[in-house]
Amino acid sequence: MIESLIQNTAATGARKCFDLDISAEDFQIQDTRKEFDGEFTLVVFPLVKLARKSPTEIGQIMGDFLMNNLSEYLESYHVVQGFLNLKLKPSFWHNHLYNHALKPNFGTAPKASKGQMVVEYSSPNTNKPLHLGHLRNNFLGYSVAQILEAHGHTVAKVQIINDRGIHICKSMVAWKLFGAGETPETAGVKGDHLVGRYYVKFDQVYKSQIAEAIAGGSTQAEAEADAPIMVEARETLRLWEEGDRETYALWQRMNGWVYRGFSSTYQRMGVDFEKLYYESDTWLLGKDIVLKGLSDGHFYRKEDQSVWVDLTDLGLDEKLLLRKDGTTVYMTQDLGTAVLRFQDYPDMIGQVYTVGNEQEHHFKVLFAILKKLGHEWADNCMHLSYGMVELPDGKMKSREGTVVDADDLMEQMAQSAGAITAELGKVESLSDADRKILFEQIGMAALKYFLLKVDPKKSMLFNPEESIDFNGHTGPFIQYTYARISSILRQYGNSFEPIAAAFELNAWERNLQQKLYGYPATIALAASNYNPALLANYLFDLTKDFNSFYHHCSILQAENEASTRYRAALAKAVSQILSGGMALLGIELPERM
RNA sequence: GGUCGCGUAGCUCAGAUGGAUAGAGCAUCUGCCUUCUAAGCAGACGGUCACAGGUUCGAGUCCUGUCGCGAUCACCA
Repeated sequence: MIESLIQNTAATGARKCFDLDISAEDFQIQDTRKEFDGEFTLVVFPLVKLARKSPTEIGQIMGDFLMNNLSEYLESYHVVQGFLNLKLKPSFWHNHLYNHALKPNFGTAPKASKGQMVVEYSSPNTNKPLHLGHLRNNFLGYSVAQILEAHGHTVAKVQIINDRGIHICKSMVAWKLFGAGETPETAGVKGDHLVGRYYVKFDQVYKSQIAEAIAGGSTQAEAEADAPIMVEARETLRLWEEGDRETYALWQRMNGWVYRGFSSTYQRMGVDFEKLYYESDTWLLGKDIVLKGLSDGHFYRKEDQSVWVDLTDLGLDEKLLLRKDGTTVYMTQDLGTAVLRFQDYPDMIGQVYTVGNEQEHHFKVLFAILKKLGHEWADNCMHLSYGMVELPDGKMKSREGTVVDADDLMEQMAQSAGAITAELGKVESLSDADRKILFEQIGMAALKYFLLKVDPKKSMLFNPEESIDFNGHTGPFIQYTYARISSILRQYGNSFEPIAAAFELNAWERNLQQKLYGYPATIALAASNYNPALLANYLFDLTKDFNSFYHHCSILQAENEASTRYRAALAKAVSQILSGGMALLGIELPERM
């Protein structure tokens, strides 16, 4: 790393020139701003007070020292106020390009060098299809898993499917009452959508029964509790928990429809899972853990026999773990699945839970309890918390019908991609099949990039019209640039091997080199912050820089053969980073578009 | 009420570890297709970084307070 070399030399310089003992890390190196000459900048302000000299004077002295001691790398330096701008020799950049940036795995850490992580994402309920919020969840979770892997972790992608509980019973009841034996095949709809319809139907009937009862003199609470359809749903849940054959069979049948529907949605999203957990298998697991924790003295029992954990010493409150009748709650189940994952992945050093930010408190408590129980990996557990996706006219609410369905949206994106592409008249030469693939790639890129470019923790606005815009800061812009580079490389083939002739690098070439240099650091940063948006924004910047370069430094107009090859090599390196980086976001790049 | 998060251009968003004149995209306006893809490039316009204090060579960034928005503080999942 050239930065640490500069830092170390600067520390030596401070000692020799000013008799100051400053550690290398205290010297700040940053990228030189575009308007100045150079690639790296050493900030010398911190020395001003200690050395009692002017910033410019110190800059000169340090600049001279660095030039003398790093003559192999440095071409020149310029002092601007307290900033020492360093310009590196073309040979440094040549070396970086050919020996690092062009290597296939540039930017990624060696495989399995950092330990096993488990990344949970998606984790839907089985009573309705996936919506826009799930898209953000899935893209985030998938991307973080990819980024962690690139950073050297072994990663298992998992999800827990909430396949039991009152919600699915509601769909079951409505189907029994109003479905007349309808199946996805007879209805001609995806299974998850069909089950979702009955969930909506349940809610409609439930509401009208409540209204009716209130009109008949009941209170709101009575009406809600006594609505016949709700009574039946609760009875269905009771039967399910008892293991009633008929109820269980219907539950399996309807969940089966949903899973087939989900599976095609996931496939189109481009996400996958190593292992699926089902709540119906795991919801009782936590109980033993809690009882063990109770006998070990981590928890306590109240008079009514309910079991609690006291986390007031951590600034959290007391939390119920087992009801007085011994049944489990949400927290108990999550404890169970967390420990189960550890059994499934014994080398696990941590888990990532991709769950909305409304559950931040829940996960704080969960991790605190796991820690209390002595699980070391609890320290490496991370709630990948993300904000709501809001619509221009407010939040999505399933009951008010303002949800954006995932399947519909993906289809709409592909359609728009086709329409816009056709308008541009770009792909007349492609076959229908290739065109279909291309539109899908472009539409999905637009959607994924739109959802990933925003900092996960922030709530974001989804504007259906803007998301279909393929101009500007979008996925298709990056795809377009990649396709353009591919076209260049088709012409220049592999003629980018270096020629040992020295030539000056122009400002655009240096700028691009500097950007390439930052790629590994970007992946590392994105991995340690669990934040694909950092990578997304980097890739966009790189794309812009390349386009600028493309227009100003045409390969055709290069001064000599060495320069031509060098530029082709730069293009090659950019294309590798774009395809590698976008793959970490789950976005495909077409060779032509 | 307690806790956590957010507040940056008309709109959507970047601004890690405090650094140079706060950056992009969209929208509006001006130029550029005879050279490797114009889904592009170059430029103009647009800012009291919610507000007020503080810390220091330097604050959008750190600290304190105020205001606004959101989430959470369930024997729901």
